[in-house]
Amino acid sequence: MSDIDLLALRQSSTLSELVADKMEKLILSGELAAGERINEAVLAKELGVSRGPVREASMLLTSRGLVEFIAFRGAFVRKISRAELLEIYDLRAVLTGQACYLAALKAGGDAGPLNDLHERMEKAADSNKADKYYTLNLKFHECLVDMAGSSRLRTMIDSLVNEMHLYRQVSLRSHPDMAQSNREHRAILDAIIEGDAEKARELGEAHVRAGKKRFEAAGAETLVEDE
Amino acid sequence: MSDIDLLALRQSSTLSELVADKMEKLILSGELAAGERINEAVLAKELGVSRGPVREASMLLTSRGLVEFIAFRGAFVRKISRAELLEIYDLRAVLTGQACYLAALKAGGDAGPLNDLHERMEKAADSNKADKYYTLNLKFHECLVDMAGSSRLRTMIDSLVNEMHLYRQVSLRSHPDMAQSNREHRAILDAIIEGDAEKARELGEAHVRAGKKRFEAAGAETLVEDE
DNA sequence: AAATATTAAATTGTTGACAATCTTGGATCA
DNA sequence: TGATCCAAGATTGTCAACAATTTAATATTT
Repeated sequence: MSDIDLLALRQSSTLSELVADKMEKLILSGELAAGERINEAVLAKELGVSRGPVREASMLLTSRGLVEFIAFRGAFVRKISRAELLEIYDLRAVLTGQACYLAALKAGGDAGPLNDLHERMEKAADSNKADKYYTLNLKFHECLVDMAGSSRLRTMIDSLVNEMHLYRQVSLRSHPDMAQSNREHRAILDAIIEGDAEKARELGEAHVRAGKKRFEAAGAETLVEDE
Repeated sequence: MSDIDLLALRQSSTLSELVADKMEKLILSGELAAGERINEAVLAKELGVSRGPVREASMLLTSRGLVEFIAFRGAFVRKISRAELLEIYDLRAVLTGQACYLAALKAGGDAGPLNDLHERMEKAADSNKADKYYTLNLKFHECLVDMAGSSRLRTMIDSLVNEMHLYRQVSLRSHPDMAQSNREHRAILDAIIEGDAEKARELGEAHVRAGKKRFEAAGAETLVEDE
């Protein structure tokens, strides 16, 4: 585990934020496993800071959906059950719909970097590069939300995406049908360029719901079980 | 400003949480005004605690949408512009729609306390008691979200409702057309009892959008302006 | 006089020590 | 043997002092 000082050169940023960023990486990479308790003293020592910033960072991550606080028992890396994951899909669907709606309103015919991203995903899908597609897919959705121009919406969706990553870590990386997924992206993109906001909403919502179905279908095979 | 010790009898709750609750009241009542900086030392002294809990409470309120942190400058009570308020209405609309959808799925024909609340609102509307209607309306929506049974959805909507209250405090209490608003409640209620989830979503979403329009219409008269 | 640089005051950020609470392991008792 | 109680250890919560940064007030320069 690398020391926090490596990042400390970033200015006008508080130690707590640096620690939070570091912890977010540790959590999303699985080094801090879902359900695990975060020992303030131990982590503080490892990062070379005192307990204060670790505590504050934990609280920051709470609002990002990655950590859960229990009084006098400590901070725990959140654990997402299958039922919760499905619930999150639904919330993400309606919020993504709203993002597409706003993006279509504000785009003014210009899809920005979305076109480029879509093309690169097309290539990744053709050559069956799932990891590449996964990364680009994240960027595509991020870009979509940015175009919507609502920091509130961004925070909410980011939080949901974070939580999704807590479900069995990499399990989401397996993308059953990249070609189909990207066709849906194309349709959203077209609606945004046309400026048809209501259509963009419908397509965005449906796209996430389709993702949910793809996940459910894949999950049925492997028969994973949760509490 | 009353002392924190009055609340301290609550067990298994940390000081930070007590302070957060107290601060939430101070903010929503306007004693801590929107945009104002929260002086940690001053507030800590007033509440009879040290700066630590006040800091942690501020962070808690950040995730509830009531406070904004700026590094080395402190915690500020959030200030919501008219544009943001309208944006929040839209987000609340889609999330309320989702809440109604889930409520209809899980209700199983039983609307719980919603019926009673609706009746009482009817009376309040008839006798033109806006304050009473306002309070019951909050409860109705709260109950709706509870029935949906998603803590995540609850947190998100609560946060948005909190933020709405930061817009000129009481301005939202003026309810232009209680009778119409309550007719919409009735329709939602019926859809939930019928178990028609998709219809409940539509009506719930439309209800909040109608509220937005009612607000915009009222606002047009008074000509309030924002940055 | 206006703009800029400088210094002092106020405020937030961080730390280490101490208090309160929970957890664990062993002793006691039925 | 099993359950319950108690004490010791580990861990979180709170505090007060100190460091870092920002804000303001003042002096300086043009």
